[in-house]
Amino acid sequence: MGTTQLETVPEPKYWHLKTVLGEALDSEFTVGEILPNERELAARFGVARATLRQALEQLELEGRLQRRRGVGTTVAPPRLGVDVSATGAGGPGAPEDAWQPLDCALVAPPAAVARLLETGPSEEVHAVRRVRSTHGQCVAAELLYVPAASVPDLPAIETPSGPARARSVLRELQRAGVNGQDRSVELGSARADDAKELDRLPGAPVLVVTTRYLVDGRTAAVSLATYRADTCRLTFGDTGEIEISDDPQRERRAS
Amino acid sequence: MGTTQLETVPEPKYWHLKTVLGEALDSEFTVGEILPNERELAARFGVARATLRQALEQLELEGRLQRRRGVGTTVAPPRLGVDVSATGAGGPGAPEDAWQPLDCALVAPPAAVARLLETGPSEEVHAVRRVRSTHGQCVAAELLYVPAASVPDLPAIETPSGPARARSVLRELQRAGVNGQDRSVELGSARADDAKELDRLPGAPVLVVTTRYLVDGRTAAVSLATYRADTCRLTFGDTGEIEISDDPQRERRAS
DNA sequence: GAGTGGTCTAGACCACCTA
DNA sequence: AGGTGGTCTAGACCACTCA
Repeated sequence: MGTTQLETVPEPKYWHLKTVLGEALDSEFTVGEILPNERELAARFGVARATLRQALEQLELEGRLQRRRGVGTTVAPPRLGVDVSATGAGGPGAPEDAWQPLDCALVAPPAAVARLLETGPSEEVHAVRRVRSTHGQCVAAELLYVPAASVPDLPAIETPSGPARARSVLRELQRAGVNGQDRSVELGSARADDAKELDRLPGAPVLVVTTRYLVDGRTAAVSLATYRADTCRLTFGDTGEIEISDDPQRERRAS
Repeated sequence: MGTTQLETVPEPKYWHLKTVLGEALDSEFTVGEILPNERELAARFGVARATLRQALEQLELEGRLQRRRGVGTTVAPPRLGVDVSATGAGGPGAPEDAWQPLDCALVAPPAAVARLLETGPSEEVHAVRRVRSTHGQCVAAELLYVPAASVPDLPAIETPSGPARARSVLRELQRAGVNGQDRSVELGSARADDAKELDRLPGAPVLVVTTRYLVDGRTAAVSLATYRADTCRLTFGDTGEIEISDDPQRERRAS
């Protein structure tokens, strides 16, 4: 036992920092409050800025902080519970929670999607772009891939693209009689276009929800929806909305 | 339009690197193959090691790489589809996919769990620790919180802890007649103890599945299961198992 | 002991936002 | 224009694995 440290593994600095900062957030800060800037925090804790940033990154990943370039770092509100259960392709959705179709195009789907659709390697399909908003905030961007065979009655060429076309495709898919679906969730990083919709930088962590829409057991469409991982909690149950009833009005630091 | 760069935003180096490396992985590497070490890769691309690491980090987050200290960086296999739908507290589970109880203790649950359980602030509950293995690999670590009130017939003090005690609690919970559940999924980072079970470093990205087990509409237990985000894809549908049928035996570099 | 990835430093410059 | 977070560098040392 001479040279070996006895059972005390030296914790990385950034990990310890994260713990300390996390506790400070609980006790000394309120939601929305602005933290001191990174250079000052680093100096205050006696570490390099890169180390401090590593701790902040983790806290942001856990949804406890929100950082915006040119603005600052703020304390994040608790994650939004977003229902991802049975709301279908054009699901009803509460007034404050809705999908908004943006566009439509004919594209060759990515390989992973083509495999699920069981279409040929370079067969073009309709790609409907939608975004989902909850409580006035954009939380998800989606690409819905619909093979032409799934919407046989779609008018040929009314308008080649745009929201109207997107709505047509959705309507026809609905009419086809979707009667089943299965989903999977995995971690990903936002592509440039998704990042833009979600108001994040490219590469931001996202939860990718892949949905197969079934018509009589056959895959009629596939959707790739990317949810902001920092601000969202995906709920699946029927009574999923477990909101923490905090007093809505909290002290905010006067500026 | 004099000083502004005309529509060409300079892509960050690490982002471009990630793209290049990603394409190389698709075309020039096979699953399990070892990449050159970080210092050499950085030199080869003419960037600092930190920048190269930023690209590798992203690829690891997306499940395309696997890095292990002291060993090296390897090409990761496609993510495992792990079913997270209706397998109950002591669910049946396929032979190759099972939960294994490890331990049991009486603890005061974290605040978030206490809120879901609707127990008092410092009321102690049973905490059962389990790990889940699929295809011989540990993919998840779970803490199941069971209030004493939910398992009234639990023998008082047979053994205070250990796997046997854990199994008793699970059996009694099952007997209580769980008839509902709801789940939520969010991004988190592995705590030290979870990281150990999952063979990852603390702070590794995980998908946290929170499950409420219901008995006649009342919350009887709450489970926090952390799945390795790098290697797992959580599936929810009924026919969720969409496996890419690769040849199971692949060439691995001889050492 | 040699080689790997993980942590950390002290700087620099850039892109973005607000005023 | 000044301040913020985001990117990048060139080094150093540490913890771990394996032969």
